Amino acid sequence: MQKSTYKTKQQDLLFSYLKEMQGKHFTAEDVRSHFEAKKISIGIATIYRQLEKLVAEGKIQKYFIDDHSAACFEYAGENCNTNEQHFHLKCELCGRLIHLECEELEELGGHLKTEHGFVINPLRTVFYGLCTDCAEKKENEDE
Amino acid sequence: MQKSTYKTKQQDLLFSYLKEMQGKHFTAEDVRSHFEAKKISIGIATIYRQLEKLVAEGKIQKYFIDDHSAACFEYAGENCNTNEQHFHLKCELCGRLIHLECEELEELGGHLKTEHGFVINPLRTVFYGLCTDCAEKKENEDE
DNA sequence: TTAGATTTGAGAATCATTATCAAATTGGAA
DNA sequence: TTCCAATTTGATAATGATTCTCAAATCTAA
Repeated sequence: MQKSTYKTKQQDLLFSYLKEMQGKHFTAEDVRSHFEAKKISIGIATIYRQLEKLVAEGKIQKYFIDDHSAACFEYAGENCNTNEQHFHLKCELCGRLIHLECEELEELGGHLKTEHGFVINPLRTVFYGLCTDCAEKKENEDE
Repeated sequence: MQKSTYKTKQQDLLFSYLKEMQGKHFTAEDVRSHFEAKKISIGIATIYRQLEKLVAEGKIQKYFIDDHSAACFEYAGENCNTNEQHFHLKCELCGRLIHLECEELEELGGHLKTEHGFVINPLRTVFYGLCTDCAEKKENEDE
């Protein structure tokens, strides 16, 4: 796999956006309209391409929050060690993203590997469900 | 919400397909081509409509396995307790989908709930990684 | 059989994303 | 600096799953 050596201003612009949005999620369209508002023109194809590249490099993560709507991306930050396997919980109701580092969760990887021969990729895997608050709300609703 | 009282042959056909495919995944397109092969014509709009209706009624389940590709549906069977949650493992290389029913995996739900207040939705959650075969292949490649 | 409600289906519309490919940009070499 | 080959860009077309539209077909009860 050839590593890219060319740096373009579009890539710099995108990275500045990432830093600005650190910890928040955004769509490709969010990126486009952000630069449109600043009268900076970046082709949507470039945005998708660069976002996918960053995903492949593990620098940003991609989530699907709503079933068939746009993908969400998120920049966790530079000092976020991707080798430190943490998992992501995504609340299906409020959209909150929870980073989870937990031994028991890490054991999950070991179990899947030894018992099922499956090597899990925590970067890609997102646990969907309800966060504490939303689960509570829902319980109250159901009463 | 008005309950449907009209029964059509399309609905019967779809149900017979469900029984045939019990425990397996299929897409709307799978349904269409199945009937096309049998020279039975059902409009794709009808297939989507009826599948969504069945999902709403809780009779079948809908999964999003690949990021933006077709939704997968699954009929667990009439006497299948939908509380018996199984998880899905998706191989990122060969695309194989593995159904996993495993106590330890079910414990995961309990752990997330009690320790992290998170109620996982196994319908939505897919574990990404490498299946046994692909993990082996990759190891050999990396040597 | 009739009527009124519901379902069907062909085809158009939607919409996020990807593919195409000529033009622009990049960075190293001359 | 200039030249060139490799790479990236971006306008636009294509894709593909799904939904919408609405007239025609079908259904159920009376």
